Amino acid sequence: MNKINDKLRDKGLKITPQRISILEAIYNLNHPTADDIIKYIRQQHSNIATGTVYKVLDTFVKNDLIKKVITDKGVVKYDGLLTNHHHLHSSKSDEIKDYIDEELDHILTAYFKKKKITNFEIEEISLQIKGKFNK
Amino acid sequence: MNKINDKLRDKGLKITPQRISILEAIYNLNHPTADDIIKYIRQQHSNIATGTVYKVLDTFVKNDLIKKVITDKGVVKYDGLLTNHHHLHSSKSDEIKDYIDEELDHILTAYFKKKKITNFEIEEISLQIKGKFNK
DNA sequence: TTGCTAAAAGAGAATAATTCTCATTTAAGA
DNA sequence: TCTTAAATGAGAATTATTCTCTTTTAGCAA
Repeated sequence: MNKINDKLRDKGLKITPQRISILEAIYNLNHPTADDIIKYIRQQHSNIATGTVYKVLDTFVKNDLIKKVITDKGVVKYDGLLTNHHHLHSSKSDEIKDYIDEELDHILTAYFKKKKITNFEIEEISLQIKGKFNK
Repeated sequence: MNKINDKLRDKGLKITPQRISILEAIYNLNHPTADDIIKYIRQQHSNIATGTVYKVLDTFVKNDLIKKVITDKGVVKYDGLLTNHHHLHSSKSDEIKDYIDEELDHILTAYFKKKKITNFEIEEISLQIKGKFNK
């Protein structure tokens, strides 16, 4: 029933109000920064220490509950989408958008299955597509 | 004859000892950070203000003399290689390595020529290949 | 249900990277 | 050579993040 609690429990993490709030914030916000999360929680619920937020985010990333994304401009954001995907990066701002493309993933996987890179073992390939969003 | 001076002149930039030192540092070092550049210049030549280095790097990036690269870990580095290329990112450290692959570039260009992304205009595509370097 | 304990959270100081401010110096062209 | 806009220097300010150390609490065990 309670999905967030289950996710924490499944990873063997203690269920605390702070962890619940942070995970909720990530699901409710769109690619938030640590600061976005702090502001959101302080406004919605109660206070939370900045150190706690950073530490919890780190724990979540290590436990594969969320992904850390660095924008083209170097801003650190967090992403609750766990399935394999890429990102569209705005060349003007820090805005990013998820980009899911299975066909492309197949092409890339096939390509790198053939083409080995000497002295390098590939773990993950991600495309950074930089450009302009047309609103 | 004097290549560095010519590059600055070609871009309409004033030729200063600081700019020459910084461009030299980027060519001599391998994907240096701003701090690597500062240390290198202070040791090789004379003093330089940190603010100057950051400002000059910015000017160089804007004038397409160098590229700014952000590692998988979020560290900002500078790259003197201007031809189209990707980067191999170490999953353990901040190390990155240039990855040039024209065949791949053709595949990607062809793919995105067909496949348009709605409400987004692609300016640049770069692959971030994360993994382990085998020394 | 209560008590114990390791883990988590809080407050705020410390650090790292970068930017800003403003006074001084200098490159480049008239 | 002179002039002036642009560049540099020094260090303060800012931002994002980490660290330290004390207090609180989740979760388990009796």
